[in-house]
Amino acid sequence: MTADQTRPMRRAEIRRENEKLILLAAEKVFAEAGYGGATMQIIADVAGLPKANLHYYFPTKEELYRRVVQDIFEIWLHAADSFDAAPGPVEGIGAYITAKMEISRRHPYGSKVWASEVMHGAPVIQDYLETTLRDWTEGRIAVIQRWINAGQLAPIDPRHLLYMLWATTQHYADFGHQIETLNKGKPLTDAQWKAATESVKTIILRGIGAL
Amino acid sequence: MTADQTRPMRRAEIRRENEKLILLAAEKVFAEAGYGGATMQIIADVAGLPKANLHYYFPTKEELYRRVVQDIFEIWLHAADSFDAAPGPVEGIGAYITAKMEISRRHPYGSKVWASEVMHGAPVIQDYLETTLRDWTEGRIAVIQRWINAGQLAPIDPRHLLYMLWATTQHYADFGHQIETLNKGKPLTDAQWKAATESVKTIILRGIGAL
DNA sequence: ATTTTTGTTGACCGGATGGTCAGGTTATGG
DNA sequence: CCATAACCTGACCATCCGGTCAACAAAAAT
Repeated sequence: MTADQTRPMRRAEIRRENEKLILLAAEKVFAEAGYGGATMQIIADVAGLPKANLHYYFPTKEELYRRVVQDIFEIWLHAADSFDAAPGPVEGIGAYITAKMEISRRHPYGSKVWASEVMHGAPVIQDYLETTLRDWTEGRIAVIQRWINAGQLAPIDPRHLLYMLWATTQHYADFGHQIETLNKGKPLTDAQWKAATESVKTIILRGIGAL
Repeated sequence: MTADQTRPMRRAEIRRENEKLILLAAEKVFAEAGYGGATMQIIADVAGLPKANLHYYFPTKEELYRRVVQDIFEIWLHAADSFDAAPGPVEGIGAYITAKMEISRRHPYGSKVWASEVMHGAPVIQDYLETTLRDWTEGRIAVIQRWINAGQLAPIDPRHLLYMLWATTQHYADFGHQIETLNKGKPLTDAQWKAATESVKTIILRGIGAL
């Protein structure tokens, strides 16, 4: 019976690992229970750590929540990379839909936390909405408007197109439970996710006269 | 100085009025704070009643919440009346979009409570999802499929069309705060709501080949 | 080897929250 | 007018939750 071979962890390593563990657990619990319904004790249990340890890394529940929301916002924004540097609307918007559907599938908890945050009046990321998101939105609107002016799109309102893109893609995460229930109680399969993405793409791209 | 002329209220009247008052306050508070974040005290304050009075009409917080969610579900379903008895997809789906956008505008709190309930796994209305909603959905899918077979619609997946209708319309309520922020911090005007409804209608109806 | 810094944790605390209850007031039926 | 039933509410209670802390363990620095 050999002794435990695990070498002592480095400090930085411990920090990184535990923070990751806590943030992952927090994302899940906040998504499933809401901010008010989530308790530090439950998050600690999910993370497999004593509650006091959570407060060592994140002083308060609010600060922990803030980190979770900020991390999600990053992912949210980075999905926009697909939008840029696209030759035309079919590629740009198509890629954006693909990226956002992928996020809905890979980060359903994050999407729900984000939705919850916004629904409750964005108490912690209001400033981001007014700065980063607003700038981002104006930028995309300009791109879409250029496509319209070039005759590549029907003369729709770019703003409402963006809302529709957000709504339809995030719906598959935020209302995933409802969709699963209507799918005989089973999660969507790979093929069904692909079909969903194609449906969204087809209807929207045709709807804006890009096809 | 004449005496107070208000005639004594009838019992039934009192009940109806107070329940309405409480349910309205509860809807608002649950929407803004979530189930866990809402407190009976705050709901009581908003309703303008002592907390103990709430417990007289609704024994527990959970039961009060249940009533709020059920009431919303009713409204949700009744919007479907627009769908039926329509000669074709343009009228049927068009009217449905109009009805749901109207609901998003008139009952933003209700929509948020509903979204929250589903996001948290539908703890109180799971049975409704599996029965009433499932039946309703199957019925509409059949109608849409008939339109497709008749060549009135492109061959899209009716299920994903429904999801898109729900997502896009409810987005204007659930993410109303975000939309308002992106609208220079001001609520949408009458004209903007009309434009939003038209945008959604145009893109979707063209997207499914109904125009 | 010793000290110092960083990480770990059970036990504890004050405040808030859902819910109760006893004693009141007001309508209604006889 | 009386009795009963429905309605109202301030005060109270048990529980739970976020957060603290003191004492300890492990790694790093000296």
